Amino acid sequence: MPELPDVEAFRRFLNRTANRQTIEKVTVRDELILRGVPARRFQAQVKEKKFTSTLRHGKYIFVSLQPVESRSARKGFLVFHFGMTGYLRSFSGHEPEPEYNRLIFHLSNGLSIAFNCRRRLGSIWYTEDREEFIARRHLGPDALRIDFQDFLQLLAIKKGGIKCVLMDQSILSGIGNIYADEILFQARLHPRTPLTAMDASDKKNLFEAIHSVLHKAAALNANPARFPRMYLNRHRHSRGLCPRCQATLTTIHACGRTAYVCPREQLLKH
DNA sequence: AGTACCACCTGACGGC
DNA sequence: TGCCGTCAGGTGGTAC
Repeated sequence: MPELPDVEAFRRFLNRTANRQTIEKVTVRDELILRGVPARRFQAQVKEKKFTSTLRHGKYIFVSLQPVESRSARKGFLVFHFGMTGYLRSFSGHEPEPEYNRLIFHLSNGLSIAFNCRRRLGSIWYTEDREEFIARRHLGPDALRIDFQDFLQLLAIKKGGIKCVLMDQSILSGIGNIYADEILFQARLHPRTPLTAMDASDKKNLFEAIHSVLHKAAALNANPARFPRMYLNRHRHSRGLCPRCQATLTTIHACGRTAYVCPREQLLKH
């Protein structure tokens, strides 16, 4: 699930439920999510700190943490990455808990925030230097915060197939397989189109598709049921039809992932 | 440099 | 019913 629009929805969810709250206790059900950091150390790093603001960079969320009591405690950031199956839920402790809650933050308002991750590919970190974290993970600029001129500069240093470029988090941060397909469909570009074959209007269309698709999906809380009928996503399954021309969608492999394309409108340029 | 492939993980689904 | 292969919206490393 979690690409940029989904992660943006999680960020807003955190703002609604956890803003200004203090982390009173952290339950670590699955230490694997902490990627080598012992549960004790992680708990010590975040306990008795207050959620202040949130910032999303690509598919990552950074939550600012402020120490509440101790003068010696440091400011820092909780970092969430959701892998393929991660999401956040709040609960108050009375209802039965869902399966696969890997980590639970117990807050001062009585709510608990669970990091649920069936496939355990998601991660949670604590860092005191957000920019260093972003640099160390080689994350490019956020896909929704880049302007057209900078976007053209990024494309200028690459040569490969466009879908690979869109999904490369070190170039542009936030786009995964599903939204790459949607963006390329809206821009009427074949996933394997080499950057060298794209003219100025292709690049303009692509930039506009990135913005319109990601903005729209985020505004709809990344809920595909609410996506426009003209979106590929609603038809992205075997035997699905192109919502514009009704051709049967085909699948190809590009950049190691399955891509859905309209065989009539997304033609390969060389 | 660009792409494919595997590993990390777990579960769903279809075929036999 | 049960077993098996395949696939799934994440990333990172390696190998052509």
